[in-house]
Amino acid sequence: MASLTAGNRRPVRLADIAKAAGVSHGTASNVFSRPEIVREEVRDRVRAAAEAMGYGGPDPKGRLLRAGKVNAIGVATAEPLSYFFDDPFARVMMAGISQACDATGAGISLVSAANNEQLAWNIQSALVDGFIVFCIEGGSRLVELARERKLPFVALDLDSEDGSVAAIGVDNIAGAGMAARHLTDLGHRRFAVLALPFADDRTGLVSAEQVRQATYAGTRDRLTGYLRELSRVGIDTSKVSVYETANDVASTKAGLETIFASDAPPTAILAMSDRIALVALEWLSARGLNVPDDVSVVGFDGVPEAAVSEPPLTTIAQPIAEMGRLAVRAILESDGPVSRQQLPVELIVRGSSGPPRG
Amino acid sequence: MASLTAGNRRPVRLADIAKAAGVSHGTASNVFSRPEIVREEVRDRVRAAAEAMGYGGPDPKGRLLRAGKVNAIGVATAEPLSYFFDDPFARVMMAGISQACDATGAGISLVSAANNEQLAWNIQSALVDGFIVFCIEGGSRLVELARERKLPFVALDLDSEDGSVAAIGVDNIAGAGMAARHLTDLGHRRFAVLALPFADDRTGLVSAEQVRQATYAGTRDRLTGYLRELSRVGIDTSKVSVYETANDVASTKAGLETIFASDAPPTAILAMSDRIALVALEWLSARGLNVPDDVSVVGFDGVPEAAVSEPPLTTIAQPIAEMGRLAVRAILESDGPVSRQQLPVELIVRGSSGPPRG
DNA sequence: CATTTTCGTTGGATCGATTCAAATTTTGCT
DNA sequence: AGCAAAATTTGAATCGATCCAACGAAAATG
Repeated sequence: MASLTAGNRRPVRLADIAKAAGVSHGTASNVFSRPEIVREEVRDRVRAAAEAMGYGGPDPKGRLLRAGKVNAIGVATAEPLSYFFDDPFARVMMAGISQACDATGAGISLVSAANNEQLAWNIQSALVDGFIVFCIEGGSRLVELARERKLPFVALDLDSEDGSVAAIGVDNIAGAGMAARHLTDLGHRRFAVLALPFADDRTGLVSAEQVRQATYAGTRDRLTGYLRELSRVGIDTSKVSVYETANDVASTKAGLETIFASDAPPTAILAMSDRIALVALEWLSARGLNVPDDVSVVGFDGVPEAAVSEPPLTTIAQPIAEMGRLAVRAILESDGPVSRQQLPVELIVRGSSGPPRG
Repeated sequence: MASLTAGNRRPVRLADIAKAAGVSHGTASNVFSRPEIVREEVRDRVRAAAEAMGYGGPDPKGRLLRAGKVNAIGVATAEPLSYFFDDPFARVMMAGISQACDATGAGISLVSAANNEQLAWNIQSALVDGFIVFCIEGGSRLVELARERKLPFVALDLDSEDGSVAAIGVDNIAGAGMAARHLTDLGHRRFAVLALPFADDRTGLVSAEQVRQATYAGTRDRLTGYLRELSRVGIDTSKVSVYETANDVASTKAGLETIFASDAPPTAILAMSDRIALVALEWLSARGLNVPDDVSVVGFDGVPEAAVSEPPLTTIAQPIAEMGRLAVRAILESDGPVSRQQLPVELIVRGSSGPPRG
């Protein structure tokens, strides 16, 4: 049978049933939005007319224009839509966002697009009261687009130096420092870093110059945190390999190959995301290296998967869900000054880190 | 700093900048929607005015009303919003939906609500071109609400006998039959069933009478499929315990306790969802029972987690993502007859099933 | 019975854009 | 210059509701 929603077309508006019921459109509107102020007899007549004509209730499109508020927040990313359901970090974040939205009755609109033009259009035409912007790759462009909409928006996990952007994030330098400190305390002296992207579309060992020109301040800050802590115990940080990955399996494995091709391989790996760290765990195990006896690994993020890996991953946990909740609140109550917030991170020690051999 | 989106208020409309630039609103509109038909000089003038007045581009609220199409589909469920990001089945489904939406540039609006009133309102006021309804608990109410909107909608995983509802699902009877058949072929003769809900807010062993009065036809069909196949090999199905769970950890464990309290415990468990099956695996292992030597377990759904459990789970895989994709297409091309579709299921044999001991 | 109140209803204004036929200006050609 | 064709611009109509001041009728009050 056909989609059964369509008699033919549906040009049946509130005005139509008002006419059919012999009342003004004002009254007809009241029947639906404030039935208590309409006389019962009239109310029933209008409802009967609506029923008879197959009226589906006041069209939100019309209401919206008058009301002004959509009661939904947009969550935007430059990744494909499925990112929200696949990526562990995104999922925890979305859970936090969901919770805050549920509490206030707001809806969630997922906004994304593969190509840039589509993305621009989608952001420009999203029916939302504000945006939460997921800043992964292409973050700055997203922020730019969101800002153009002149709607409240909050950037998540972005450490742009642009102070005019409201952002919720963590202290990457301090967090990375905690990770490095944990490993130096255990006695490690030979390190390698598996980094998130410093710039778009590039992977491989990075030079100091490339770090200086990083597009992604968050990545740079984490590296700063690592290296600062390492130099405190006298390690020559110029000898620490920093391999830039795309936060995916392939580039991470390539990085590990590179790093372990050295004749003085590291005893400890600092991974800038749990995702990278988990790939490393797998790669090391396949390679026959024991974690943590041969190599220690410390991640960053604190996604749930990190707790159940083999071995469980030591990591710097961000309050991911809380960040999501805060972002929603910042948008819905976007009257007061929201500005940038930094939430605390926490070192969670699990099985993937231990003293170096010997 | 303040939310920086608000100079004060934003009463700056297209008409305002039209006036400022000294053109009609028709022309001003064209500058944004079809810039190529406006003379360059005028175009620049209007754009300059927009820039100067802090105009954020044509408000989609206004455009929407005129255009009629929202270009977004709503995904509705009676669970809290976080369900979409937590539940493995939902996540795979959403991945399929995402993919189809990405391909067509449509957005996704998540619609849900804890309490029923809020849910009704949210559905009535959702700005979408159609609904995909996740029919878990409270499915019939959801379908009812969606239907009242008179928008195209598709029910997922619903086996209501109501033929007037467009639905996409699988042949539950046949699928369950395959699961049972697999186990009887292996030689099993003592079974227990861990069922999904037959009705709301109830768990425990179910009677034939309760099955007959089931609210959820899908659950009933799966049970029918199981039992029919079992009786084919001469098993007295009246002796098979059927424990109704809430598809969560607590009720599943309670069911297992009950089932294994018997003096003739089953050698095989038919679980109506992978989620239930995975809990069973864990419980059995904690109880010191070996899977599959002591007890075989077969799930239903084919979620990714089932492939990596210990042991990997034998299950009846539904084409979950494909169902999501089809649902989106059914809504976006809701001209032709969509009606109900049944997709094939597949038995995937993994480590959780084997011949009974002895 | 005259006068307030109260209750329900009406219809115009408004939300912010897009569309399109008609009016106007430019351009192209002879 | 004169005129047709092409390119731009205009302004009214429309999308589908909600809001609200004003109004008429019924009920309460003096």
